[in-house]
Amino acid sequence: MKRGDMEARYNFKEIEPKWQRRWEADELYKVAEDEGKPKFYCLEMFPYPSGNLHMGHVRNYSIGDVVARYKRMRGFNVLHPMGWDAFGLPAENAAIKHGIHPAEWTWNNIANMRRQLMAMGISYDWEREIATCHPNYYKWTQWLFLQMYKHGLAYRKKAAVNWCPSCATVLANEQVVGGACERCGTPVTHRDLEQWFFRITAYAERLLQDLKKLPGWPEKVKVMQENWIGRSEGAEVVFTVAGSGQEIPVFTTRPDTLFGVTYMVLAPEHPLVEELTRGTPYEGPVREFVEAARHLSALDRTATEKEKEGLFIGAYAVNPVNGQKIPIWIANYVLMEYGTGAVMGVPAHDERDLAFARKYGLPVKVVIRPPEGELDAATMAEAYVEPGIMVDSGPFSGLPSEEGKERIIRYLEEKGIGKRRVNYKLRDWLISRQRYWGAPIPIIYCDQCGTVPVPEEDLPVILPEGVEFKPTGESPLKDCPDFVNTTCPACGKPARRETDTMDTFVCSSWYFLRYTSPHSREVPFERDKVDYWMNVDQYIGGVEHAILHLMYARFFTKALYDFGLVGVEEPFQNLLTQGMVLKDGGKMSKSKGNVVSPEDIIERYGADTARLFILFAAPPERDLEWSDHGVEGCYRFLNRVWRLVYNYSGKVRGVEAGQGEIKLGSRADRELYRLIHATIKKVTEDIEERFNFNTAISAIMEMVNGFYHYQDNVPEGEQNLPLVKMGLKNLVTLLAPFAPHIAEEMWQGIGEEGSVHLESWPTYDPQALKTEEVTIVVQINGKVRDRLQVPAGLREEDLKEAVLSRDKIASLLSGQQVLKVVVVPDKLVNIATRQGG
RNA sequence: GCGAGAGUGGCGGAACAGGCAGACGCCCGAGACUUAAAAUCUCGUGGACCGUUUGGUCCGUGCGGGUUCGAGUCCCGCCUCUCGCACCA
Repeated sequence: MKRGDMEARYNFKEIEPKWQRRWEADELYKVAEDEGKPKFYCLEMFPYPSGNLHMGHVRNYSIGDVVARYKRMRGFNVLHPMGWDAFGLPAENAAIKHGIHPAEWTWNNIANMRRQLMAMGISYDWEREIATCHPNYYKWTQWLFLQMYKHGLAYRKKAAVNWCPSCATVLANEQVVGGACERCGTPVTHRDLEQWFFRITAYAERLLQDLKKLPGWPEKVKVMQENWIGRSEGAEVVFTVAGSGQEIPVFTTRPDTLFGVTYMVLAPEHPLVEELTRGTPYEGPVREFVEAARHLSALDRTATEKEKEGLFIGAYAVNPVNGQKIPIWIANYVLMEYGTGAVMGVPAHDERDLAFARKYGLPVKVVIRPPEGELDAATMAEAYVEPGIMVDSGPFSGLPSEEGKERIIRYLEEKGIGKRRVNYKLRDWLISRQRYWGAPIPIIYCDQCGTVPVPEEDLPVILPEGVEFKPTGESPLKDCPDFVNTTCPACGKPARRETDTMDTFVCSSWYFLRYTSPHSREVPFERDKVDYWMNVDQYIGGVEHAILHLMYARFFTKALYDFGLVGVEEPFQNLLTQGMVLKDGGKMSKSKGNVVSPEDIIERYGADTARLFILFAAPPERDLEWSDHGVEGCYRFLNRVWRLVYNYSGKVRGVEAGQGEIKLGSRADRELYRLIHATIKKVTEDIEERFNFNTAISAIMEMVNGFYHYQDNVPEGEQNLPLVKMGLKNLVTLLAPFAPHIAEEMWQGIGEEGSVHLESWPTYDPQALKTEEVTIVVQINGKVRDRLQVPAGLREEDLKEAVLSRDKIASLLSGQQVLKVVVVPDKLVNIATRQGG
């Protein structure tokens, strides 16, 4: 049974692979720079090649493909690439567990996932595919590291790393869950090692400020980054140790409370702690306290309401503004990494300080009083943290505290005992990983010359293949003499290579640039190409990367801008964070046994159905509840579209669908015509303005329903074939970004040439949307009481007249006094009444 | 605790600018086709009530107030859930 080229039955198993092959052979999605067209860079976060696509990927890439295909049809030159975030821990775990080499494991996974992605029919330019574990890629990751080093943005210092005593290995931050080892649950401790860092803190202010330049980002993500950067304004005040005069700078956001300081607290790790207690009776207990704090610090972080523990260390500090002597304590809640590692205690005006002071019987001194009322230091149960009037503060007494802040800062600067300071929570980015499966850090250590960067012409520093994976706690590269032993590029003497590899987030911080010239052997990316394509017009991915990946990529882009390598300061113009795919109200998980495999769905219903369902079930930003019945419904819908097109395919082949000059004889014709144009409008706006693919698809469903209505109710001889043809063309075109294979097949089925994906996106005729008649709702006191049909555009007075003259309304109004009549033309009339009159 | 978002039928979700609440889909029900079933098609489907039918009345968007001719939508006060941050001086 054939009609034209179309089979009676929708056979996705045949048509999907067929069109995928055709697209590839025709290089339909291959793209090059073209100054004649506006460009559009559409990017989805590239996946870690875990081995199999999951529903989150399907969602991510289906959303991206709608955008890419739509923009292409709108005449944009669209870059839509895909690649692999291919370095990382699971590859090594697989090596330890199954004895398979990480490289082999990774490349196998990539091959499988590429096959799965291709089966989804996503419109990628596969010639631009990249994998971060390929030497041609990580050569440039290393090169970029060297640029960072050259510009002083990469440096080495001693730092604590996460250490699992049971596995005897170093852990990445992502492997520490709730202060314990992800694999064995043993509490994680810290070890001090020499580590490489990127100086992201140098960009803290710009990373914060430039968030304002990103109106196309979700507010949520920007707020998360803002919190992460954690800017706070205040002052650094230099206290001195009583007697010795050693300086202890503290950071405070409340310089106005400086006269209320009654004690000082140092972080247990503060270098002065040992110095001040050495040889005193306090030495022993303090050391014990410090040891305990260090030990606990990993778990400490996650404890919700940790009791504040402190200890007096036997020394005193001098408050520089009033010369007062105050005791120095150490406490577990003071962090060495933030500020200066020392805090001034103002119990009257800080919640924590008050709790601490009350617990240890430290004095409380009020220096800010509320605009009305007094505070009693002895009895106050809550710290007064609001602004107020300064009291008991020497020359500053009587000032409003906000003004006092400024005045005290100026005073500190004049006297040289402090200065204005802005502080950030953001820390430098530790990029060293004591791991094998990553890009080697291109550094050589020479006994004579010290730390020497690998010369650029020697890149890449190849990751050697023959290594053993033992849980020694050090990079497996350490046991690979051929790798470690080298000669110093500066003096030629024997030297050792750095054996740590880079955090995988380094690799993913610049991959969007590489896509613009993925095969270049001379440079990481060609300047003219990167200038043509950047920045990414639409970036799409999970919100779990809201901070790390997105912040690092922004940092890289800014640094590369400063190095003169790129012309943009922000990588991603617009960001869409998609919600999770849930099942039974929760995450799909192996332990629950409710994982739905994309491959199974594609096998049973085809890629078009899978894509359609996942786009239809919820708007992209919201979480999506997976429903097998829902998938079934989408499959039914595609079959329904297929049958409609099939029924007409023989009749409309060869019929010209001249958009403008279609004769609309009957009312049914006019209704269908209107429906077609209303659908074009709705679908266009839903995609363009709001990414509401769910409502766009429901509009297409309504169009199909309307089409069936026409088919079933207009006698065959009276059906307007040019109109039908025009409608079917539009229907197929509108469906193309969502269900690309079936659209292509139907396009051919109605006798059209070429690929539907090369067609222009349809435009609607605003005239067509105007109806001749409109339904007016009549309300009395806000309740719907009647409806009437009137010609569209009826004037207010006429409409009012028409409504009030209706028998039904008149009878409803009898015995009522009309207070007011509100008329909304073409929509509604509301009559406000009162009993009686 | 702080910040962000969300609460609408049996379910997923619509309602874009304050104007017919529940589009579209699922589930469920009835009918058509069929020897039968599946598939498909058509119709119905928020709740309560009234009416012999056409139809009609009342209630209804987490809760309580308010503004308005009119509130899912705006304002005030609460409740619940999700996510993120959480001793940051």
